[in-house]
Amino acid sequence: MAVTLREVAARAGVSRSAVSRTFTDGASVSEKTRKKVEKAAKELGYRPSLIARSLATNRTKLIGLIANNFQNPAFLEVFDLFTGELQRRGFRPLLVNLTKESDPEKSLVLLRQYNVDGVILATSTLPPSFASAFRQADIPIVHTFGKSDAAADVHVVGIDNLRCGEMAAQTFADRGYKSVAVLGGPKTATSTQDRLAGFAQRASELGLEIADIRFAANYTYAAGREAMSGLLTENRVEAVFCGDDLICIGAMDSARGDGLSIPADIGFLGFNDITIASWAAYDLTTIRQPIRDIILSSVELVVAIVDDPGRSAEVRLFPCSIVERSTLRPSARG
Amino acid sequence: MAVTLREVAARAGVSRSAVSRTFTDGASVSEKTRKKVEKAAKELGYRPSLIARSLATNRTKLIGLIANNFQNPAFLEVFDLFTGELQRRGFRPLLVNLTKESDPEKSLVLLRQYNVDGVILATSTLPPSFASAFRQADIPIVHTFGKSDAAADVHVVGIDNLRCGEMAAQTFADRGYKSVAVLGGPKTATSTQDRLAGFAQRASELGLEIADIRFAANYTYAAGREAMSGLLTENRVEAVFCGDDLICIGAMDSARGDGLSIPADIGFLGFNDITIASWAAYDLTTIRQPIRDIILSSVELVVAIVDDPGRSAEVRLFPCSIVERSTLRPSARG
DNA sequence: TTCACAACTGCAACCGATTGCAATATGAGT
DNA sequence: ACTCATATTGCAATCGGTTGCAGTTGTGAA
Repeated sequence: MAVTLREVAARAGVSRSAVSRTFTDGASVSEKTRKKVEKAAKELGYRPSLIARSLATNRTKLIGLIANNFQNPAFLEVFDLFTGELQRRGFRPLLVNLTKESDPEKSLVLLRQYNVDGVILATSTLPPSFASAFRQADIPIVHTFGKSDAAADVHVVGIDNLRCGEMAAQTFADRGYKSVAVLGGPKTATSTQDRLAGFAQRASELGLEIADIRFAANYTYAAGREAMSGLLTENRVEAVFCGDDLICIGAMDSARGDGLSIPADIGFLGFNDITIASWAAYDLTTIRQPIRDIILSSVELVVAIVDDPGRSAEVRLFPCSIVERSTLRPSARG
Repeated sequence: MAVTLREVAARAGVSRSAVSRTFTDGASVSEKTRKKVEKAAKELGYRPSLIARSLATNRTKLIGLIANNFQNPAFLEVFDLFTGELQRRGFRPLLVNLTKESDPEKSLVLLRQYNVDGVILATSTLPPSFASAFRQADIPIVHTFGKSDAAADVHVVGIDNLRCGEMAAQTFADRGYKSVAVLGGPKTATSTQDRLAGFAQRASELGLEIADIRFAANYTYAAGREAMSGLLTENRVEAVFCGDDLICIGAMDSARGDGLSIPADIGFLGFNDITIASWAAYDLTTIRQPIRDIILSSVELVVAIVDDPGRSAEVRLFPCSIVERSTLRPSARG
């Protein structure tokens, strides 16, 4: 067994409280006893048990990290940033992999049992109601990549998908495209719906025709490829607005498989700007989500809520930007 | 605050022990009291606190998952499988992101403080000594993708990198290649060293010349691309054996950038068989690591060790296989 | 009916910390 | 040296469970 408070106290010749206090900052201990305790602790190799501390303080320093997208490379960066930033702030991520349909409620129960201090829900494919279930259970939650919803009253960090959709429409119009298709992510994802709405709205303002609308089953190459091949058999379009880079890359390969060249025969606009988008074989023009800002802000927010659970719901939206590469023809204006 | 044992006991009219026992299986409770307790628990929405239970039982059901590769998409699958399998078995992953050099010792301290039941070290770039530090601290560890080392006496699950190197050499020879280059992963990784050793050994037996040996700085596209461009300026080789698919893809793009066509001008053999390897733009011939088997076995092993810490170190090596695609010329024998 | 034995139950100590409170020590001011 | 305010300290209760032990209850066999 590990060394405990008791043993350190005994060796240092002080009470257990004294030991506890030297290990919690802000507590009142004289320099003299602190030194004694630190010496004893070092000799014994003592480290406070976070489990015991959690029980006593009702704080675990654990943040539940819920994700359901383990196919898209974009999520590697997400994980990297989340774990890195959380541990930098002295918290640990407890990862929950939401695969099956039945998992959502279970995850709530589980995270509650572990008494996590807060939860980050990192997905755009779950409804605001799921996040608000946590809020009702009085556990602080931030919905990253989520959709704000007045009724749900939940903290959201992400992008303004409506505006991004508009930006996409504008991008096509600027380059002289007249008729394009939309190849969105999963149909039920709020991000997909919002981008589509923004896109359609602006497209109609600009006189841009939407020749076809399809949805990939999930955020994968295969799904993108498949949806695109369906699209190609029924329509010839000038360009495609994809809901995700990975989907877009699948779509590009499908088009190339049909002998189409990019951007001469067909243009593509992606979403996210994942690393792969910059690879020579694709060199994808895409809309960049500032993932790093979003994640850092999410972590900062969740930590803040932990300290002040009463805070009213906040929505933090970051601006996206277009990354020019070579899958669309050049801008008429630029 | 959450509902506690006490309240359930009060409402059910039994002792706290009785409640505790109905929630721990294998304990002795009569059907009658169990029913009473379950009824009360349901009415109150009671869930046992895992924190408190951990403190009392000295078991947390937490498994530390240490990784240091958040760039390579191969790791998404690794995370997916690990988290999925762990939670299937009633454990939770506590993710540790090893970025800086200083982190290793810290991670030991941290995981110890959280009193994790076991640790999975999922990396090939850390030495056996790191894993054995955990063993010395009496915390069960499995080194996944690790190297077995008699001195370290640590459980290892992975592949036989020596044999894989040999397999690669044989593959080139079968296809009539006479002179190839090796473009390994990070030089200090044990996997890199072992594969290289196996490759060199078999190459010399087969009369296959190794024209050049390079190492990518890490498992990324950029590193592969950069290492390859250095190689190309100094040598013309018939084919390249890469230490990882992502590195290989970077290398291919570098070669294509030089106007070389694959496999006519230069051949490539990858390692891992990540999803991207099957994409049309690359269609990479590669050596497949049975990731799924490795992960499931790792989890099974770590759970087994938790129950029986005395077990002597075991090494589980899974066979690799070659996945034929189009980046090598066809086999002379095939 | 009686007895032995097994099944069940509750008591109370314990896991390893934190923390309010009262007691004591310290130090400044006079 | 004497107050009094302030800083330190230790006691003991507490967080929410588990579990060894002893006592109680119930069962079947004699």
